[in-house]
Amino acid sequence: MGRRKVEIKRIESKSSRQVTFCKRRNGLIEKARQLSVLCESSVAILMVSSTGKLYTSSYGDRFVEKLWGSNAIDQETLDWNGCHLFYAIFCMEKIIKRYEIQHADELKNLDLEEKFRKYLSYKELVDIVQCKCEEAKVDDASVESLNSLEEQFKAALSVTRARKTQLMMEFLKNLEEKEKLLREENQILASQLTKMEKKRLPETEGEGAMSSENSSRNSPPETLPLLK
Amino acid sequence: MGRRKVEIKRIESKSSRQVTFCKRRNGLIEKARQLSVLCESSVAILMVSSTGKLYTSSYGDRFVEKLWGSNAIDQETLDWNGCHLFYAIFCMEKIIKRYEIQHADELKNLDLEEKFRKYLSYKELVDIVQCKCEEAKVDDASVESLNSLEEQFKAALSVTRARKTQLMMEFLKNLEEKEKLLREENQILASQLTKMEKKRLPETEGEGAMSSENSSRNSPPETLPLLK
DNA sequence: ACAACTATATATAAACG
DNA sequence: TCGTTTATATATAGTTG
Repeated sequence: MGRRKVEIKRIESKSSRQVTFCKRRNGLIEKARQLSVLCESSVAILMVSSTGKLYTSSYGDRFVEKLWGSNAIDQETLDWNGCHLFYAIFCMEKIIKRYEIQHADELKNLDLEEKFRKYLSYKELVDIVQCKCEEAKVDDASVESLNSLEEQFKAALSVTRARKTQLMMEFLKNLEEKEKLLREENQILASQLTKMEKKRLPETEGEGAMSSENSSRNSPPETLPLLK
Repeated sequence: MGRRKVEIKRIESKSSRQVTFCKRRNGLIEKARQLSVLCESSVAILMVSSTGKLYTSSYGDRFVEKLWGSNAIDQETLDWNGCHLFYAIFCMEKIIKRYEIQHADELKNLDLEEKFRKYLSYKELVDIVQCKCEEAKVDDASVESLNSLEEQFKAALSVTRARKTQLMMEFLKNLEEKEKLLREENQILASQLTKMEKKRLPETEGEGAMSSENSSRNSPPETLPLLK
């Protein structure tokens, strides 16, 4: 794809490695965009260069919305997809984790609240709590330091609480929405059954009577506990 | 890059869209691998196709290790990178979130505890920290209370977590059970509709044809997203 | 649906400014 | 260290089996 064919192995020269990274990175991002647009799909890319810079791009996630529930997938595939999702998160987290470690110094300087909100782990939070406790202890546990400790906690954690609550609400809202949809489907199905029965009744006698009896025993929405 | 130049816009034909997705997806993954090897960098890709399948690949994160602390980067860049990291996580989360929503049915079958561990940990911790801060204050900041603060944290956390998890599990189990019942009702209704249609079809001609068209437009369970 | 095959469009390595 | 150019390698659209 250039003047020469290049072997796919580490480029030794630092400068040309950086040049190549820049070119190919742009190429990759453009390809991702095209894939997203052409095929109506979502694509996200995370890159960490050898100089430790992070690059990301993300395209097309709005399209996934339209496809809600549009596909039937067999159980095996679904199970695999479920596992794969966690694997994906695991991979992303791994890269992000390394980035965090590599850039620990800088990330420390960022707004603490921002950290709490976004992704500070439980363990990190405990460390901070302990550290703050140590500080307070050294201070000979003055009331002042404890007061400020509490304030700090509250400030940082109220943000966290808001976000957590939000996440839980979203999660539950999903379940409830699904329930509503099922309910609506039930009603549509039930009314269709009723309509068909009405049309059917005057047409046949012996056989018809039986089948109408059948369905009236099973189908009326009134007999279904959850439709009320 | 093929026999014809293609405009970068949604491919209308579903089949050729899928074919293109498959080809370009493989191309993108290969490009990512090459970038990772050539430039000693980490690359992760997340894709969700228009049929809702998730594809991921991740290369080269072992290389980042070698570079630990090897680069000095000016403060401005670091700040930007820090923000960018959060943005990246946000993007990934967005795609993952949509995937979770789209595949809510399947994901529900996955380990619920795993989910709750993620969803609940922050809020639990918040409650405990605030509670403990209150206690310490009331205790008039004795050194003893500070010493035991950590232990109390741990004990209270495990109790709270267990209880919260239990409550949430019960609540969700309820919702899930209700959903299952609704689903079963839907299936019964759908099968009754199908049965009635079958019996109905051979009986009439002009009117029958129309009504069958009508019902096939409205009634088949296949068109109802949540029945699958 | 899936693979193999070209003809052609694109990406990019090296050169240059 | 950049952007631009150009020769060439690669990716892939359409086709075929």
